[in-house]
Amino acid sequence: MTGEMAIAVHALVYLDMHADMISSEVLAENVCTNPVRIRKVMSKLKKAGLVDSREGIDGGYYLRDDVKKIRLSQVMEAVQVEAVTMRWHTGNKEKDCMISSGMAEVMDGLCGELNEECRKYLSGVTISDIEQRLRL
Amino acid sequence: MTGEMAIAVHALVYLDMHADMISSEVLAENVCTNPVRIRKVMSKLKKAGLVDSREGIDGGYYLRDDVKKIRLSQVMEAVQVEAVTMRWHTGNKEKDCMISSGMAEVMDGLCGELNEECRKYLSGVTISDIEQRLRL
DNA sequence: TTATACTGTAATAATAAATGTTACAGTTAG
DNA sequence: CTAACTGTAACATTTATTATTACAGTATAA
Repeated sequence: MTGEMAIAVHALVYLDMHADMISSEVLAENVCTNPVRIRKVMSKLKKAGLVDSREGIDGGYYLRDDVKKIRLSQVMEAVQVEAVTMRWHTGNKEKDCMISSGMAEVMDGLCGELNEECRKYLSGVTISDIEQRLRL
Repeated sequence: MTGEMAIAVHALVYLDMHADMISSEVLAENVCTNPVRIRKVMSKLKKAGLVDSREGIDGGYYLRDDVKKIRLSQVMEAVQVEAVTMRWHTGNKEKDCMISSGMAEVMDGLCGELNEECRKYLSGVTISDIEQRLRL
């Protein structure tokens, strides 16, 4: 799971707990990264309809939806991040060996199934659940 | 999920489908990587009791357990790989802000829960299930 | 109408993680 | 005692992720 997911969740919690318009610079300071990265993530959240933004002076980001309704599975989808990835594959499709030629696809399929399990689990966790966990 | 998991599964399937002693060089050729990496992974599988090895001439690796009994959750544990990882953290523990100081731990906790979901799922998949998938 | 403080995004640099290579000590069979 | 292995450490290379720089576009207010 890439850092963009963590940034998205962090930013959504921050926006909910502050209510006014928040700039990428303020978010970057709290998240501990640079404003450009924040803007890239927020841009995806905006495209997914979870937040809105205003350009220009006193601009920034603000929540669109009630945070209780935002599920982490939606956030994952918005930032286009997969929980389980396989960036390296074994074997070789061209080889005349059932194992070597087929293993990559089988492992990719398995990762897909794991991702679906994660998606299901994350659909049961909302941003306000995360806020609750922060308070404990 | 790192490539070591894929190598481990690939090698276990290969060993099961060949029955005799297999060298790291032969495995590396089929997996498409180098023998040293294979040996590192096999060494972990050996420590976990899933395979055994013989050094010296005509040495190599062979299965210890019936492949039908080997569950992918065991393989994961043997190679010490987690399905879901978070290598980058948002916020800063030292900050005087509940969100910034607590988010890293909350996200780590969430990853732990996702890993547990994956572990449960993988405990329902054996090496011989993977062989079955290869045949289709 | 112009200066200022933002977002949006592309291009590039730096860093971190994963994979590959080289080297060599230890083991076993013949 | 030689050949063909495993086991492991040290180091090099590659790839993925994160950070920086730069600048066009936009809203606000003086």
